[in-house]
Amino acid sequence: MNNKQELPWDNPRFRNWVAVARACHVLERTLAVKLAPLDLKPAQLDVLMNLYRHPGMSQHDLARKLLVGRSNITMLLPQLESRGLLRREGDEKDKRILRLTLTEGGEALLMQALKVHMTLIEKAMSQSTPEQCDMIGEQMRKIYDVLNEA
Amino acid sequence: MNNKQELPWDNPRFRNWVAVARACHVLERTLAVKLAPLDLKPAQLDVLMNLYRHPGMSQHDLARKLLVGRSNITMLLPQLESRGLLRREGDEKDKRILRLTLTEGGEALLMQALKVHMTLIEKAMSQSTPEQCDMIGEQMRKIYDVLNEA
DNA sequence: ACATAATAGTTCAAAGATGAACAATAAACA
DNA sequence: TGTTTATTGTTCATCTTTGAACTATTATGT
Repeated sequence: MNNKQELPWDNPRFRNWVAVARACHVLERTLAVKLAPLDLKPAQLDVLMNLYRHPGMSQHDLARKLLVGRSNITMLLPQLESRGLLRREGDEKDKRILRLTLTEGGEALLMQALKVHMTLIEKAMSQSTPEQCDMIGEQMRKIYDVLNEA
Repeated sequence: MNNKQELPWDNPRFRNWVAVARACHVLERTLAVKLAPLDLKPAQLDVLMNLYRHPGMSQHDLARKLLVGRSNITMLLPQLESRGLLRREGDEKDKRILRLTLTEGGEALLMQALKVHMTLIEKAMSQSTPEQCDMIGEQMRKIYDVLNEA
């Protein structure tokens, strides 16, 4: 009658992507629960992880890495800074920029949180062979690139 | 010195899952932009999609399907109902339950939105072969099951 | 040098999501 | 039947996230 268009549920790409989204959602949610004892939320863990790998990052770059607005970072950081997990220091050359680094306490908490995160991911992906796992990562990186250049 | 534990970034499962999460995040965000002309958000599209496939669903069941709290549904529905996209009707037998169905307008808008969603997903997954795509979906469904039973 | 653009970070109001407490209804069971 | 327990949906306070407007600083172009 009306739907000349193929219904998405008959399309493998659609169905499979829905599965991806659902898996993501439930893992994120589970992670939040498991991180609660550390008084840390997934978004905060993302911050710590990125600062560990890229010390001296600016807030702007951090926002880009996390796919989030700059104002979000502004609201997120004071909580972590007041807990002594990270430092914000003005750049010498460019006085607009604040450079971010983890403190020792921040690193220590990160290591605990990573253990939790890692355990969860291991459990989730334990069903896949290493080859399947790598293939998934590869395809997902392609998706990220395709969507970002357009 | 301190980190006896294997750093997650060296672990394939970890790195690959991060890629999944990032791909999900960016696709969700892109979808929000593409749906804006229809004055529809991803969460609202999820509602319409589920009601299309499961007419007469209760709010409780909808919340479970969407992996969100019941109160979230309560806040979400009035916007859609007042736009004439769906109906809420009390169940005859169980007076606690409100049964949800799409209106014709709701279905029409859904079809437009699905076209947008479908196009985006096609673009994202165009890099994968059908076999790869199916395998990804299969693994993701396993992940969903593993995380939900525990 | 000077005017204009762009950039980094902040503030603020509005929208979303969450969970606990609650009212109404139904189910279980004594 | 009558009492207790579960379930459905709502309300409300709280926390996040977002985007637009703003300030301060640097880059660009003439």
